[in-house]
Amino acid sequence: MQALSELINKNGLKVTPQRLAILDAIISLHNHPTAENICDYIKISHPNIAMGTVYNVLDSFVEKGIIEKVVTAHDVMRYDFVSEKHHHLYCSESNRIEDFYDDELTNILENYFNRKNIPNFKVKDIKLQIIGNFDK
Amino acid sequence: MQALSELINKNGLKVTPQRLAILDAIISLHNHPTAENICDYIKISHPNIAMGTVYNVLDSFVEKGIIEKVVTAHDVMRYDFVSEKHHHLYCSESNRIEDFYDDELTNILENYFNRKNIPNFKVKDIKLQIIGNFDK
DNA sequence: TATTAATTAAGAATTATTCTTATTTAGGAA
DNA sequence: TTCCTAAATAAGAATAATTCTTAATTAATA
Repeated sequence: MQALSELINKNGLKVTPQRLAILDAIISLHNHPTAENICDYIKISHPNIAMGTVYNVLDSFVEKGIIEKVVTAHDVMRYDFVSEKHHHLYCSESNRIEDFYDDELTNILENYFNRKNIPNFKVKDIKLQIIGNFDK
Repeated sequence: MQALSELINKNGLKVTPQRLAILDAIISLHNHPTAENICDYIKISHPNIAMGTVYNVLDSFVEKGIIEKVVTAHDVMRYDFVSEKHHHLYCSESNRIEDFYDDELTNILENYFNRKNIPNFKVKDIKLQIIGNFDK
């Protein structure tokens, strides 16, 4: 929690109980939660959190690069704590999204885009969506 | 248009003026349009097209693999005609999304995931989001 | 401790998408 | 060709995620 405070503070945001709880929720849930998942999770400790606050806080965290949006083919946004570089495994049969850490892959892509020059485009980030199925 | 009819028919869908117009719109616009972009575009020739129809038709095309959803960090879904394998350049400052065709990259990824075995996961498709800026 | 700008709660408003129902139509069968 | 039926569409109501508004609260600095 101390570390979370520092992270929030370091990014020029005031440390509030709501921000701490939301950041903690994203990390603890570690399943790329939706705003609603997060709200439900922290309602236990913060019974009168407002959805608007959750969205506000999420937006400010995204803007600071503390978390990032995980896009899906469904109509809900999901959120992920920004830690080591990784990609995502998307299950095509459920809403499950898992992290996929693979340094070799990250390096391959990094090298490729360092030497590749895309005309009229400056690359800032690469994200890989690996779509498939988890074994049952 | 003849080719579009065949494509629709080949996928077991009835050929209707709306379906033809929508498919033509996606191809002609070639900018990964939203349902609304498509609706606006075809309103000229089909003044009383319903948004519900656009969504229905898009869903059925996606299901048949004729088009695919292009996910974004915004809250609108965008659509893309399925042709050759390609990736997408996302502009972080605008809503522009461009196709990125690169056989070498496609091969690298294909090879990588053919030999890589991800525990408990069967890979079906790989999508790369290349985020950055277009030169001004 | 007082001040103030930033943050939050509450709930209304918006917007993309889905759903419902009645009407129309595509395409196969007679 | 005409008829028939399941499938497709139009219209608009309903839903759900997200944003906006406003007043009250609070974190952090002076």
